[in-house]
Amino acid sequence: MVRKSLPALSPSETEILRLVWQLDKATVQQVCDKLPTKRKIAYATVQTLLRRLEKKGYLKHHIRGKAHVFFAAVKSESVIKRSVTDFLDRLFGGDPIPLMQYLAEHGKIDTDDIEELKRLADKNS
Amino acid sequence: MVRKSLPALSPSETEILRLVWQLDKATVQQVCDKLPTKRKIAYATVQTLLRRLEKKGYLKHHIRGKAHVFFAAVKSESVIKRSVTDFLDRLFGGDPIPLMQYLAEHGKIDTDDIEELKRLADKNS
DNA sequence: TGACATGTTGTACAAATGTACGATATTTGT
DNA sequence: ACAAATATCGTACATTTGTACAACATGTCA
Repeated sequence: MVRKSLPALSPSETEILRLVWQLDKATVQQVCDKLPTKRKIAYATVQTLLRRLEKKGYLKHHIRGKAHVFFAAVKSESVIKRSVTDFLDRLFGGDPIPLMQYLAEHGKIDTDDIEELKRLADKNS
Repeated sequence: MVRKSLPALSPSETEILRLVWQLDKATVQQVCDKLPTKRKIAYATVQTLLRRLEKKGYLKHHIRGKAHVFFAAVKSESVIKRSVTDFLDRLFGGDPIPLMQYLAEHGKIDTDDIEELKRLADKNS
């Protein structure tokens, strides 16, 4: 089993890939519709990003009517793992604590969330 | 007060900027020495990255002997804020919970860490 | 069945990124 | 005061990234 690690994802590619996961399966149009309103980006651009994602091995597609329906070729977990690790390395030298602190301090998570996390962490030790 | 938002940081630039924060002040050489052993990258490359960071406004420098001593021109908090926000948006659509979960599930943080975070979050609500 | 709407394909292209060499300038140790 | 060591500066350059148009193909509905 050749575990070929796929080419790196660019930020925009990551953004699009996430939407495909979210939609499970999606045409170019559907991905476009799912874009945050703030994010103004042409259909053709989304298309290019999807094409690149497929070429890189993150997506596959089958045909429905005349349209391509894209779907993930890799588990989101693996991509998340790589992305988070890289991000953590770059910005915090690999130490997750400062990141957690940032999130906690900025009210992005609340006490209940943390309770839930505690349960997860406990189960994991 | 013109709040000029600085140009985006590339991944490599982020990596280098972090080292400068860590060192507080640093010459090219010192940054090189601080690089993880795994990260094989030429002195000249680090130099270019530092130059670009300065041009973008993230660093300044003064001279010591013949060497440039670089130091941060922006608070790490502000960069971290932007970086984390962008990262969260791209990979999780802005929702921090899945990220926390990932960290919790992968044993990157333990129960004690979480206790500490809980205290932070409480103070913040 | 033919025009229209909607897709895909090929291609483009400027800017950013990662990486680094060669030439030149400047300390410093002797 | 020189040479060796060490820096910077200017520059380069192949890729990747972000963004998108024009041309061509194909379902679809009246």
